[in-house]
Amino acid sequence: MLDYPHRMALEHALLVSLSERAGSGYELARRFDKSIGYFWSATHQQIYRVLKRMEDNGWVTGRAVPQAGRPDKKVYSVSDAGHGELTRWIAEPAEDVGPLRSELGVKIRAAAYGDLGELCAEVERHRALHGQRLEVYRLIEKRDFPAPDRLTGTPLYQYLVLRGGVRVEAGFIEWCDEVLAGLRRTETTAPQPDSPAER
Amino acid sequence: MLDYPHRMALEHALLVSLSERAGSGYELARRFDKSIGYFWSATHQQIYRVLKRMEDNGWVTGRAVPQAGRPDKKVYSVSDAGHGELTRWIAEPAEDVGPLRSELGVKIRAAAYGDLGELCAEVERHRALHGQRLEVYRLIEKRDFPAPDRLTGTPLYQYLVLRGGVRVEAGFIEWCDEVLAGLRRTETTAPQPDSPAER
DNA sequence: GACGGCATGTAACCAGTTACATGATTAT
DNA sequence: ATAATCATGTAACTGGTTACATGCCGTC
Repeated sequence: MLDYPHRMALEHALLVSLSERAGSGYELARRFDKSIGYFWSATHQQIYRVLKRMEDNGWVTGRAVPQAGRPDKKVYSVSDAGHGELTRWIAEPAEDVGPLRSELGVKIRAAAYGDLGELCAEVERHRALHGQRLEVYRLIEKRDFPAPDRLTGTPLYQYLVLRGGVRVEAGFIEWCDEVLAGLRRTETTAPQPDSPAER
Repeated sequence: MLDYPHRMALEHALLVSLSERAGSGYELARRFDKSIGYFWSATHQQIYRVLKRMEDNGWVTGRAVPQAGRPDKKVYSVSDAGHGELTRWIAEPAEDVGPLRSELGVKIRAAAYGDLGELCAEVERHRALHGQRLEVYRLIEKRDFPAPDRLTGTPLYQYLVLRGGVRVEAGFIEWCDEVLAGLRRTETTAPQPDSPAER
């Protein structure tokens, strides 16, 4: 009954989160906004489903908590088996991060078949989007980790993961700028009509 | 029959690839090693399936090509409808790139529950892996795009996408180094026993 | 009275992966 | 012999998303 096909990081992300603090599915979904969420997230439906499976596996134990006014919540805690599973999992080699699957990248690649001006606007939109996210990350960085050189243990690990998020966002933005510079150079240099390859 | 639920970039990645050069499913799978593949890839099975759907939609037309010795191949070309679909698709806003789903990130976040030395080795392994990939990208960059400032049209777009791949890999490697520095600092500073939270 | 937050869930679906099968050719 | 490359496919499954349903509370 334990031939789990070793490709399940959401389970383990939840184990980490629950190890630090017990919580309900709903809370876990919200918690994913912070730290781990930059590297792994899920919808609440997915979390509920996985949580159930984990309970069946004996990795977590759920306990219904009645609440005044609000509906009951089911608070999950990590069991000894769950703690063991987490330790076992960290020791095994990590999957390489899969391909990016950036739709914007494909559209840039396809630029010859569309309007360059519109594409630039779209790149700018994404640049702004990620700029906002980066700002949030930087804010968290300053607020929660003012002296990163003195961090140890879990706060350090949280910080390092956050740094990953910062780097990803910053890198993406730089790339957007490079793309914009490239596209605009050709736009202004050669003001040809709409479609380069007119069918 | 055409209420396609607007979340299908693989189709369009294939349309781009086939617009440049007709090819079989097998060839497309191999082509994804270059350029687009850095931002969107798929297994051959997935490509065969999608190709069939695209043929049903009338976006591509397949034509069996008998070959001496080798089995027949089915070469696909983009139809007028496919070309139109591609143009339509570029004009609509692109999905934001989803969360990273990096297992390594989750493991770093979970470092408190495992062995720090082993984790460092694992981070180094990934660093080497991406270092290799980066080297390949840089080689392609130098070989195929020696004068990027003078590029226009599709080669420029190819180059810009490749630059994205380069940035992603370089950023990842820098992050690995930052993680290693952080983890090693605590390792040597405080040589405490295995489990911080022994439960 | 409508909306948003808290809290959980079901059902249907989709994209993608893995495993396997087939069958010929060429190279070791 | 055996393995690798070319070439296509079926079947089963998994992880994840979307849509929808329920119900109570507070507030605008």
